[in-house]
Amino acid sequence: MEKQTITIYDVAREANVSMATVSRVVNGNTNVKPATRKKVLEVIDRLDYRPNAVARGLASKKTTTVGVIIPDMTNMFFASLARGIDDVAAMYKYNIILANSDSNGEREVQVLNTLLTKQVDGIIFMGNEITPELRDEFRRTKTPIVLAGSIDEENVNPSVNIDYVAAVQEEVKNLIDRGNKKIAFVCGPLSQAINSKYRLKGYKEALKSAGIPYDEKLVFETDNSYKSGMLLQPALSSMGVTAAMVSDDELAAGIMNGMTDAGVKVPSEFEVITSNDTKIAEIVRPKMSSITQPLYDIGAVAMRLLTKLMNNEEVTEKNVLLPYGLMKRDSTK
Amino acid sequence: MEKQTITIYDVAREANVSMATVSRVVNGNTNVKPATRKKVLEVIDRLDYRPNAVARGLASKKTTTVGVIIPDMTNMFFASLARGIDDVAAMYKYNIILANSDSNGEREVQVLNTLLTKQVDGIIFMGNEITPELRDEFRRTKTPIVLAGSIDEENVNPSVNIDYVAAVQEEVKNLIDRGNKKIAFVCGPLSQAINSKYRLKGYKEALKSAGIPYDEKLVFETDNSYKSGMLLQPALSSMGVTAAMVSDDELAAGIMNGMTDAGVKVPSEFEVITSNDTKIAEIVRPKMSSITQPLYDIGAVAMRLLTKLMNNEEVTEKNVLLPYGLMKRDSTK
DNA sequence: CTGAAAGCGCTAACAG
DNA sequence: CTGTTAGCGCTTTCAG
Repeated sequence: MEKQTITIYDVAREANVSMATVSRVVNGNTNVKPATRKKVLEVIDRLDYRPNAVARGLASKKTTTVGVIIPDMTNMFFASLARGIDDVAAMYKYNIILANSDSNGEREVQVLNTLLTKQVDGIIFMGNEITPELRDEFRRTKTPIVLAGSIDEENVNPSVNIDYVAAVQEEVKNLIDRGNKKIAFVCGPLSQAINSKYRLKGYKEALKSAGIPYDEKLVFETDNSYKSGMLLQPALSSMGVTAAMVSDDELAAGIMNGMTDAGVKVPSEFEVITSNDTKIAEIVRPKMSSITQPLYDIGAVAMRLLTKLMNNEEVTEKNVLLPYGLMKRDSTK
Repeated sequence: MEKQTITIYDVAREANVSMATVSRVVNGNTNVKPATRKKVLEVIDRLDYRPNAVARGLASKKTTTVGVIIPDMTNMFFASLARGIDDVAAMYKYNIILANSDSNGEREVQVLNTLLTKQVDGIIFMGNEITPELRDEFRRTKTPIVLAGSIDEENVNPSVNIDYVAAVQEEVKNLIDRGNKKIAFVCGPLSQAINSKYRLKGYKEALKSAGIPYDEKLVFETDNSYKSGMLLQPALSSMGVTAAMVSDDELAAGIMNGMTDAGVKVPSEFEVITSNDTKIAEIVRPKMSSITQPLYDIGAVAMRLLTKLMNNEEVTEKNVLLPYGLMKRDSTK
């Protein structure tokens, strides 16, 4: 009644060879006489033998699975990266264990540890922030870890990103060049380096170059949700801003819809630029202008990088910056 | 230089007990004297011992990981289900191996097999269609499989869904009651049972009850993409339809934007109802009326069901239908 | 309550 | 080119 697992031993017996030989043909080792290989293959087929990856993992110390820590797979931005990760992983015969962390530091540490316990060959981390505790854990393990679309201030781990500072700076400069004097900067938690140390920096530099004084009151810190964006309209309007640089597409969509609902015309009275160029930017009306990021590629390149690390290959470029772009749509003049 | 893995054996030696005892305390077995437990726990802590899940999996034949096959994690509908799956999985100490299939039958079979190879304890399948080959594979394995938000015409596997027929029927009836005579039915491939055997059936039944003859020309088969929706406007307009029942949110958003761009007023001249109530329905303007599905819950319940199956618990309801709703927004009168 | 011992199914030297 | 032999790190009877 029990699952009658057939093992490498059964195949060996039926084929009159040793386990080692079966193992060799299963693993594509070339040192097997064609005739023997054929015979073994036949038996494998006849018995419908399937290697047990767990046993293999124990013996070889390789599981061909990588862990992927993601804040929320329901967030288009991260989902897009993850898709790139999975595709490249599949290409290299890896599977991914996907774990949502909700950007919760404790949960991230916990997830990391269970991933390590499961002996993943490598890990890709996506997150808005790397807590000191998490960084400690990163340092403790020998398992390669690469960051995808995520900032580590201390830059110890390999990573794949775009140049957030330059991208924001460029967009804000354009806003200024079109005559905007009061430009809001709306972003997620400033506790996250990507917002405070990168995007905000780009914003400030653009202002500085244009000789516009930085006004803290034009910085709106919120969470990256649609609803928060919707609720921001009164605050934005009361400050008299004529444009906003926003760190997240859902947030930006909320802001835009909130303004529109309040009778503010986009883009003639209010311009908005978003940052991630997910599907949402194109679906809303007016379509949103955005920094374009090669989302899929960020994930794909990160996974590719990880394969090299897992393979102990030489890696020349540890912190990859992929090119970004600026997509002009209908939410800007 | 090598990773100095410390094993259960090291702990046993340091604590002056046997491996068996260490194993017991690690696994929370109650038959251990408190003093012994304490001593072992101390050593575990001091040595920073972490059980190797692979070895454990080999010995116990349980991996505490489940496989999740998903068409595309970048699709909000499936991503939402998957989120529910992962949360419940985490609750029960499982991890998920997530694999994208692109709804490709061959790929699905292949993925299923590598999942089985990895000895997952169970599988959740999401897909628009179950090919005969895939169904064969399902039948061959003893590993429990449950379908989430996915139709199997032959109903052999446990599943969690909503009543698509009734939901569509109800929405179309409302459309008819508001005076619409020519109602388009727009969906993904009719080769998929969920479209042809369920949704379309609901559409037909609603027409029938109202005494409206079924017109094949009002059925538009496409893929579930935003772009396809955008391109449908001329065809829709030329047929003189005043409303559409759509099977997917991105598709519906495309249709709505396409109509709007062509100068057709929604909802006064054209009503549209979508089916999945993802974030997109709320973000577009006008907001789309939709069948509401408890997306997260479908995944969550499916995973919960799977835990029971993996545990050999009695399952009374094999094919679960969760309640759906109708959300009136601004794309309908 | 605890220990000894036998595997789980496979890989990886090492011989030959 | 192929077989032998150890394990990989842990769980699980079976005794005691």
